[in-house]
Amino acid sequence: MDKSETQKRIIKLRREIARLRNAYHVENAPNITDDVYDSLTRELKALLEEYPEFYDANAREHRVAGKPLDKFVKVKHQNRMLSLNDAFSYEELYDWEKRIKKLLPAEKLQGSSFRYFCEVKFDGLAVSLIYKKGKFVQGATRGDGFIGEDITQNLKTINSIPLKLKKPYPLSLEVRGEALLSKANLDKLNKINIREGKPVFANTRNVAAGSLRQLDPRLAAERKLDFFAYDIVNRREARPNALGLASRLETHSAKHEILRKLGFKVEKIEVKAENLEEVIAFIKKFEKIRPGFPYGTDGIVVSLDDLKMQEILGVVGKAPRFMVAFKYPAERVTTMVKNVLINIGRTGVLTPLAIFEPVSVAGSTVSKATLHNMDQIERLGLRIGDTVVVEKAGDVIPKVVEVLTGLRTGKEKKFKIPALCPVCKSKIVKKQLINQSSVAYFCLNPKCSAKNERYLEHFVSVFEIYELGPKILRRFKDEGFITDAADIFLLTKEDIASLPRFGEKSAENIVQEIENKKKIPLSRFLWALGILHVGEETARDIAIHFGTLEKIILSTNPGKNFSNFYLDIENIGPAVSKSLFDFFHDKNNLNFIKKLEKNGVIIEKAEKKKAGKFAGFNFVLTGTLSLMSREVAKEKILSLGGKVVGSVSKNTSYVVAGALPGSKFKSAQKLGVKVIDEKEFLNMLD
DNA sequence: ATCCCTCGAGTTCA
DNA sequence: CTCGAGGGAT
Repeated sequence: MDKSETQKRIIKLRREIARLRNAYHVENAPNITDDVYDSLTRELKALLEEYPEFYDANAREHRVAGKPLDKFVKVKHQNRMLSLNDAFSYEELYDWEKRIKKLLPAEKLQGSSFRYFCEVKFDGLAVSLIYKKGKFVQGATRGDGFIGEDITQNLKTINSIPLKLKKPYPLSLEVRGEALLSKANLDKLNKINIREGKPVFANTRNVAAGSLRQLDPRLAAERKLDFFAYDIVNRREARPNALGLASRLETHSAKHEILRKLGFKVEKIEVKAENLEEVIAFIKKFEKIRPGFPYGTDGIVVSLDDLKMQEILGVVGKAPRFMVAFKYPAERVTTMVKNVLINIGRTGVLTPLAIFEPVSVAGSTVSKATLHNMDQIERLGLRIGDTVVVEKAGDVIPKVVEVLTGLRTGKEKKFKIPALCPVCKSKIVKKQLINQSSVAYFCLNPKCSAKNERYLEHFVSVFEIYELGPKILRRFKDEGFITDAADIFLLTKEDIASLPRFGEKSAENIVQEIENKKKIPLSRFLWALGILHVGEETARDIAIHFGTLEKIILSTNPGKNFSNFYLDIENIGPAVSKSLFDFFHDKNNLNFIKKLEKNGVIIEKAEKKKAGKFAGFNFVLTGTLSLMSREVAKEKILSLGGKVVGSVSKNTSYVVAGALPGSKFKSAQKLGVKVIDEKEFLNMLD
């Protein structure tokens, strides 16, 4: 970007940020915009650092969000409520350390008093509580840091806020902490909302903020908020003798101890750290706990424990120098789409793939995401060059959620499906398979090398020949060792070992692995054939119906040309039936099957499913199973006559939840499906 | 014709 | 995990 483009980008960023802020604060839109807002603000900050001449003191990004509402009484804070600077990586923590060490006198860095303190950063609403003579007299929101709203009545409904302090207490005290809702209470609340047809809350913070802004404290009371204290502000008034201490407070960690003694709830997960390595260890430790932590959190607050050092470092702008918030990676970020590429699948389907500037999201760096098909691109309105919002579905798969059209420059390009296959140059058609309305585009060339490669990969994966990955397959193909999947079974140790970068041992392993996997049940064999619409389940249905491959082939009378041949099989309708009929009528396919058998593939007969004790039961597996692998669990269920399905519905009998279950766990709760853990599952097996 | 549920197929990163 | 599409119930 040149300078004038940067300036335009800055202006647009400001506008977009303002729009999101408005959506959040005024229209009460769900705060899915939150991370996006942060992401854009960061970009703006970075650009302004590079080009300080575009800095605009009046621009909105320099003001603290959240003006006091008119409905509530405004309160001037006795001590300004600060916000924290963020660190988004360990590197930024080290930068911070470098900065503060420069500012501290050398003698302070010696000895044992230089130490950090780490605590959980709750994702709630920061509030300030004033106590006089041990009694809670006033509570306020942060507001703009100087002036907040008096929400005393609402705060009094929170059980974990003591109305009276435990002795000994000082004459006057200001406590800072976070008002928030537990995840469990959010779920309960949302359950009720669903039942009553009301919209669900996106997160605990929205509820906390919304509840405390209710004018009627009874509404706030219903929400069952919680409060965690984390700071004592006016420690000059909190004199040692008033607190029953021998000497004055010297560290931040000591404040936590005092808060506990005064009767506040203070989070137990916290640590004193001698150096940043220990800080990072704590950050990593909590990252694992975080998903199961009962409250929403967005990071770890790291502070210099020694209060004198805090004083030396002081405050710059609206944030203290002695404290920093380490933020865990956001779940939604923004990035720029550099290009859209095309992938060709086993069926010849063309799948567009968005390539974007690598960004860190939910713990990993992503650089591409599938766009599924043309319809999806049109729905999103995506063009090459656009700034997009990216998230990770189920914390794993990157997904383009939204296009920020407000940031367009006019240079964005629309993406078109190519007329010719990018690999084999044959014509691309929007093929209607059986149904009239297919959205996908296809390369129909049966010899398309991309298609064939995908097929080989599918074949070895169904045969579970793990030693042969995509790269190796490709190499064997390029070397001329294999022309089709059947050739795999003729590979020799000598062939493989003759290639550079393959040793005797790995060649041996590959050949042995192939030998071991030659025997295959009929159902898997059918699946491996890659018949359109015939996957794992359908293949099983067919295998059980016929029993042997001969019967399947014989059943297809080559003389007749109708395709309702398989309709009497359970779960097979016109589309699959036609696909099967077409497949077994193709001479090439029949020859391929013969070749496989000639090359040593042994097809085991399918047996009728025994009616086990799981007959008629559908299982869904979620989370990480620790007592057995997913594969094993699946096999056990199948062998007892049950079924394993991929998604939860009201037909699901049991959801087996391991550690850190995903969205399936939630939908099970929503649908009232029985959730069991691994132990209960094992008990059922006996 | 229209629902809901499953299945198939393609997908990402560590 | 997502989206499209097939199968079956209504």
